[in-house]
Order: sequence, then C-alpha cells, then structure tokens
Amino acid sequence: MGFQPVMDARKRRILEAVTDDYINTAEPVGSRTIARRYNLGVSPATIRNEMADLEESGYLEQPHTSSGRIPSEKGYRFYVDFIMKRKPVSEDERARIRRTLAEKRREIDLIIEETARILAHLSRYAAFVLSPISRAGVFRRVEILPVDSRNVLVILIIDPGFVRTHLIATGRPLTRQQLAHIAQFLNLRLANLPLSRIGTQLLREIKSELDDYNSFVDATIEAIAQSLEDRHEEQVYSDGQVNLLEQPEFQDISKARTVLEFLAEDDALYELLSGVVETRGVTVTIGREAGHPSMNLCSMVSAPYEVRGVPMGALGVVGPTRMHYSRVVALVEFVAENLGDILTRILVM
Amino acid sequence: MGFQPVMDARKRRILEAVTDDYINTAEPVGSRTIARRYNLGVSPATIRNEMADLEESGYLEQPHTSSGRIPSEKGYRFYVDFIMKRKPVSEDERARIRRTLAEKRREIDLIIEETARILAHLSRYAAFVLSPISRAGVFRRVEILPVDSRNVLVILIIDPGFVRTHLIATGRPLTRQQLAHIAQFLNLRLANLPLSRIGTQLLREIKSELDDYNSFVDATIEAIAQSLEDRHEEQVYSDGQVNLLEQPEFQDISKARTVLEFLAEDDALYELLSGVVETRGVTVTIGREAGHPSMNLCSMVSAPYEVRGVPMGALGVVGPTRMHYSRVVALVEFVAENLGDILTRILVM
DNA sequence: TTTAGCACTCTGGTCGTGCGAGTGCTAACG
DNA sequence: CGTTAGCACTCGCACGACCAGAGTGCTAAA
Repeated sequence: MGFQPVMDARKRRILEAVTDDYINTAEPVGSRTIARRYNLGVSPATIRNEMADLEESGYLEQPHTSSGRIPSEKGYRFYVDFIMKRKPVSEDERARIRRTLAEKRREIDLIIEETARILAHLSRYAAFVLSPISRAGVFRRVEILPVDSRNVLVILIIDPGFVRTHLIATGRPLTRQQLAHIAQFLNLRLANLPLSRIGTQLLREIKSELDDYNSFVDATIEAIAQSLEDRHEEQVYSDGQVNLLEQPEFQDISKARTVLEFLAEDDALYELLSGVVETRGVTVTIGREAGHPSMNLCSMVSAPYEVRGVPMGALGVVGPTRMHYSRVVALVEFVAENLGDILTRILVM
Repeated sequence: MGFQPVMDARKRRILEAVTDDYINTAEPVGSRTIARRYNLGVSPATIRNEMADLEESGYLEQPHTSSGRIPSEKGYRFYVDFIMKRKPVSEDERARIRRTLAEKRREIDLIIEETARILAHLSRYAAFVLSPISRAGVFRRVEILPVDSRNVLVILIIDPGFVRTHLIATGRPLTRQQLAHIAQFLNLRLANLPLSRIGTQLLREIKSELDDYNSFVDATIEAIAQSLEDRHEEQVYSDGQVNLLEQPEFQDISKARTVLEFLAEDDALYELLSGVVETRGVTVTIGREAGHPSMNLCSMVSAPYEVRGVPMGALGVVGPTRMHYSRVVALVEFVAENLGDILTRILVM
C-alpha cells in the first residue's frame, strides 16, 4: 500500500484505457479499439507493443491467443490504487440518497434496510449492510416485560441507542416481581460494560449465580445469554442480488449460481462484512483477494460507517471484478458517510 | 372443484404417466417411453392415439410437431386434483422438521425463519412464510419504554402472544410520566380490539385527541399509527430462491431473472401469500392461475397455518410448473400443521 | 523509437447434414 | 371395433465445415 510500482505514463494511460473500455463493454479490448476511442496520439502498433509489455508484467491478460486484452486482478488493483479517479456521485443521486434515508428517519432497522435497497439500486450490483451494534457498543440495561403468563419480552438496550428484543417462552409463569429481580440482578452485573467484554464465561458465571438465586429462571437467562453471544443473527441486510444476473459474466448460469448461493448465506456475508468494521475508509477487494472461491469472479467495495468517529457497522457492494469501481467507490463512500450522519443525528451518545 | 371431468381409466393412467415422467426428466415424453417405463399393457401405437385425444382435449401439448408431449396447465390441474397421490413425507424428513423447529422453540421470528429455511431445503424449491399476527390477532396493550433522552421503544403486544417493537426517535425528550400517560390513553382506546378493527380512521381520531392532550407527542403517535396500519413490513420470510436456478426451465437466464426479480420483491410476495391465509388446506396454483405474468412459468403450493383452528399465517413453496406436486403438497401440509402445533404450544391463548 | 504491413490465429456465427426420437396414418389382426 | 405393426414424414439438435472479423506478433522501413 502506498508504494507505487514504476510505470511510465503511456503504459498507465493504456492500462487505464483497457480497463475503462473493458468495464464498459465487457469485451476484450484490442489495440485498434484503443487507438480509435482514446486519442493517445500513437498508432495501434505501438499500443500493441505496450500491451505486450503490460501482459508480461501481469497487468493484462489474454482470454485466448490473438484476442484482445482484459485486465488481470493485478491490473485492476493498480487501476484502483493509482489510476482511477472517483466519479463523483451526481447531485441527483445525492439528493435521492439523502431523501430516502431521511424519510425513514424513525427506525434504525428500517434505515438500514433502506440503505441496502438504495445502494443496490444505484450501484446496480448487490448491496449489503451490516447493522450497527457489535463490539463498539456498551451494554446499558436490560428490561424484562411480561407479555402473557408464559412469555416475556427481553429488551437489551445498548448504548448508543440500539435495542434488541427477544420474545422468550419461559416454560413456567413468572411474576412481575421475579422478572424485576432478575433484570435488576443482570443490570447490576452488566450495566455499562462494553459488549466486547461480555463473553461466554461472564455469562456463564452470572447464570450460575442466578441458578442459585432462583433455579427456574434457567431458561430465561440462558436465552438472554444466547442473544448476547449470538453471532448477531439477522444483522446483515442485503438487496439486489438479482442485479448480478444482468452482468454478462453471469450469463452462464453455473457461475451465477456459485455466487448467488454464496451471497444467500447470511453467515458468509456476516464474515465478509464483519472484518470491514475495523477498516478505515473505502476498501476494494478484488477477486481472489477475498479469499473465498465463490467470490473469485467478484469484487467488493466496502466501507465502515461511523457515529462520531466510532465505527458502528459496515456496508458494501458486490459485483463482477469488471466493476465500475470509480462510480461505486464514490457511491459507497457517500452512502457510508450519510448513514453515519443520519445515525448520529438519531442516536444520543 | 369437486366436479370430475369424464375421462376413462386408460387416459388417466396415460396422463399420469406423462406427467410423472415429465416431472422427473424435464423432457417431452413420447409414446415409446411410456410403453417401456410404465407397463400399461398396450402398445406405443395405442398410447399415441390416446395422447392425440388428450392433446385435443387440452390436457397435453406438444412443444413442437413430432416431439413428445408435455402436460398443459390444464393437464397439471387434472393431475393435481384427481390423479396424484400425495407422497408421504418420509420419517426422516418428519423427524428433521420437528427437530429443527423444536430447537428454536424460544422465539417466534426465529421459528418462522427456520421454517422457511427447512421448507426450502426439503422441497429444493423456493419457500416463503408469512409470519403470524395479521387480522386474526387482538390488540392487547402497548408499552412505551424510554431508551434514552430522545428515543423510545414502542412495544405492541398482540394476542395471541406476538410482539412488535419499534424504536422511535421522539425529537424532543419525553418524561417517563408523559410516556406512561400516552400509553395509558392508547390502551384505553385500543385494548382488546381485533386488529382488523383498527383502521386508519380510528387511529386518526386517537391522534387528534392526543394532539389536544399533548401536542408534541405527535411524532410518537404517528409512528405507532404507522406501525399498526403498516403493510406488515418484513413479515414475509423467504429462502431458497437460488434453488430455482437448478431447474432446467431456468437455465435460460432471462427466464430465471423474471422469476427471481419477482420473488425478490417483498410486496409481491406479501400479496401472493396474504390471500392464502383465508384458504383452507393445501392449495396448488398452477402457472397463469396466479394471475401474475412473472409467475407464468411457476406453480405455488401453499397452505395457511392455524393456531387452535384460527388461521394465523401462511406458507408456500414456489417452483416450476413442472413441480414434484405429490411430494411438495405433502411437505407443505406437514410443515403447516407442525408450525401451527409449535406455535400453539408456545402461545398462550 | 515508432509505425506500416503482413501473415497468422482464434472466436463466433451461419449453413448443411445426418441422426434419433417421435408422430400420424393406414392397413392388418384378433 | 378396438388394438397393433409398419412406415413415411417431421422436427430439433449435435456436429463439422466454413468464413468473416478482430486482433496479435513480427519484421522492416521511416
């Protein structure tokens, strides 16, 4: 990172031209095309020579002998890191994003959902949003509300401003007082702890203490424990997977299946995105860099979003490696910032 | 319904054979094949004659002259209504369904989600579950819980045993007492009303009354109103859409896209399933019967699920018209019953 | 160092061709 | 009179040939 390999200006321009063209047309691009469409002031023959060099150093590749060139992963990498200019999000799109998010200003889950939707819609790829909470939060308090004689609603309140509720069947009726006791005890032990500190062992401790105190709340406390140590189920919101079917690289149904099957697994997505929370700014992951075979044909553009400088979640766009990086990078950045702003406004820190 | 068109036994057996074979192989089936694979005791020539008749009366069709026959929608209809025998769910599968649902016995949303998952998995098609609540419920009470100075959690408790929570930014701080007042007032007006009775006008009334009472709770009450009259957002759980890509009829990506795009819209699914709640038992909807162009190539097997005889929601499987009806019908029926049972056990009526 | 020219390669589309599966019809059969 | 065997006919599809177009690498000239 930050180290820029040596490459003379003309090679850069050619790599840029090949990449741009391929991104737009999805066809291998030849020297003639470049000479015609981009005026580099040199002849196709010269371009051919340069392209041969670029291929040798691994930035371009040929799908088959005597066909045009396409960028390799390394080529995309270079393009993204050193050549590409972000294509600013149009005022139209900005307005639209702001409006959409502002409309649903009331409920966090809806905002997140809407974010995934608009991101998918504007990128024309698949979009994912990892909802906030996670490690950054602090446990504030728990409330337990009787719903009926056998069900209680456990409400976990996380600072800043998030709430997780769990409807739990208790098995046996519990009185309001009993519930209050349990809640009180839990709050005593957990209040103001960072979520990252609340691990399985602490919960086990608390559980055993509560067992002594009142043996038949077992089920309840266990469920609470579960919900806290939970791998944050349901926290990845996604949209636009079908958009990928528009891409020529996924006309082959077996390729499409590999990707869509992968993207349909919540766990896989969670894993993909959870690492993003720790990054800063927009990250582009190209093809095999993701380290997952099903994603070999895909790239991901991702960014964390922050509330007052604290990263709270992440979002991203997944498309073919031949992705409109310049557009998507800017889009992801803008949406991440915007989501952060909206959340900051809603949440009281 | 109930009226069985005249059709002699041999024609029935042939229609059955054609349908079964086509369902299994996805290839148009010819007279020779039938004579070989199913021993009807007659020669291919006879079968040809019968098939010509069946085609004339609209039960079979030929993709192109001098190719085998495939069932028409009318053919499937007859097959489903009068010929097919449900293929009982294997003991293995039963056990698996019961176990899966029982595991997640604590939280209704998880149960619903898991139901969609197992249904998709066992049917190998796409599965949908419309979560309970809906018209059948009775509003029991609302609780409003302060989360922090600007956010409240509105908890709607519906009988039987369902809970909807909404995290709402109030704009201005509200005291605990104010919240209690509002809740009390709402409960006075809404408690024990069937949800079907709580319409936009009633809510508007209440809102205006509350406006008088305390003008700045506007946002809150409006949000509550919204959440009640809401088109039940997020209530359709789906899974297994990618399974459809396995089907030969969707190898053509453009066909696959039409269907998957349709199935990706929550609203469309909601519409599709919400009608099912009013039906009894398993319903099979074949191709264009669904009345939606995107579903022309698909069939749906659906059923409501009930808690103590009251229909609470619905579930269904969507696959190609060439669907394993005998298997799926039995599966859907079993899962619907099971889900009903599980919910009955959890919910206190 | 760049460019023009040229021979070569490879892909993708089009066109026949042949094969196999299946039909409809006719005539024979029980 | 229903059933069956036989036969000519029809398609769709897979296969191979063929051609055009795009693009390359190389060589030699500018």
